[in-house]
Amino acid sequence: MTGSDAYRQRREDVAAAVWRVLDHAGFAGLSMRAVARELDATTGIVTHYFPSKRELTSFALELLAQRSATRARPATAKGTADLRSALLDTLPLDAASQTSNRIWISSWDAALADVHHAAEHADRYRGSRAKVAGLVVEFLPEGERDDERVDRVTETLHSFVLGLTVQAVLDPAAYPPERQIALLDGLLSDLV
Amino acid sequence: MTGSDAYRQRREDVAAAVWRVLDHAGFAGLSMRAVARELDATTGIVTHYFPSKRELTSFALELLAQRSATRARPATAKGTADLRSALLDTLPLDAASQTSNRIWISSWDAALADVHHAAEHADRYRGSRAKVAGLVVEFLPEGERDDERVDRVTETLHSFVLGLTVQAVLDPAAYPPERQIALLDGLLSDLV
DNA sequence: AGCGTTGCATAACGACTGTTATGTCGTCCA
DNA sequence: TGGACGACATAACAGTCGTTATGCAACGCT
Repeated sequence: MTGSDAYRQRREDVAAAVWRVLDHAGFAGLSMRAVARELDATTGIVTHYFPSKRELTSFALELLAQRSATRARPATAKGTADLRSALLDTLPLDAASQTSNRIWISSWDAALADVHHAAEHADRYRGSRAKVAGLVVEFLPEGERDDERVDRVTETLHSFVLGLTVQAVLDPAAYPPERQIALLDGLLSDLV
Repeated sequence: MTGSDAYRQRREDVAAAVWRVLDHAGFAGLSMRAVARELDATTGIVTHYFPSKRELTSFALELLAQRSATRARPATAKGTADLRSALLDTLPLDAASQTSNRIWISSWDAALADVHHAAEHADRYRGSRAKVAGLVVEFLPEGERDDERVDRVTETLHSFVLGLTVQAVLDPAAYPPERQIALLDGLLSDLV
């Protein structure tokens, strides 16, 4: 059956190969054969687990989103998730995060040409904003927690982090991790 | 000669066709034949004016950057370029700006897989930041014009506008022009 | 013990890719 | 008035693309 553990595991192996191809060749270099080559296998395996390229990329991106969302928060021994560490988690501060952000940026070209992918992206960003909004409520002083203020701060921070991510991925030398952190901390303190 | 007016004009016609293809098909849908079709011509004309696809895309993107930089600032009858209107000019507030921003976002996939394009992008963003920095100096109150503060505000605003642009292009319904303007104005007032 | 099903490999399909070669007009120049 | 040259069109090249069909070995079930 399609729910078998081995089956699901193999689909995730293929998805991981997709990530590796996207990381060093982008969507423009993503082909069934390239994925198979990355797996040291033939295209038969790819078509066996995915009926089409669109389903393959959809699955790989969705799995990447899940993995990024549930991966263990590294430092921040505090236990409680605060706004700052949640935002830091999305920035490309280490190699793994650099890779996944690189993949997202590459995927936008496909998303803009394909309504199916575009809708998935919009949903993901809406969910991401909702998560940030919950933390912004705790972040703002008690007197400023009206909905409008919360929404505005949330979207401002979300846009800022996204834009910073794009620049850090496109030009890593100009945005080393310390610089990214300093800019985020500066903005957070300016917003209260 | 390669400097003839007609020659240059024809190269710009081809570049404009590239923009149109990118706008509705992205880099993934950009082929020599698609550009020719957009021109109601054959691939002969494309290869006649550009020796390779890379040179074609480089030229088209560079011309787009120049056009965007020198296009007449619309409203703002004030005459003097201030920070707010400079940032508004880069946001996808109208159809034309939506199109060009869409093209830039699509181009990142190609840029990340191609060092040549990546370097051109990094240069462009550095230049854009430098232009913003000059306006930030006038924007900040006199007491806060130290280099560090100016740089931080510049990069913060630059990242914010870039991230907002990405979201507005990927999900226009969530970010109508009024919302983009409100978010920018909110951030500008929070930064002083 | 036989048999269907799973998990691949291999090969081929037509379509499309960037690039190159060749042909054919018209225009300008001597 | 011929002849080079620019501006294309046409066609072909070898390669890659996503997808489909077929083959085959191993394994589980009855």
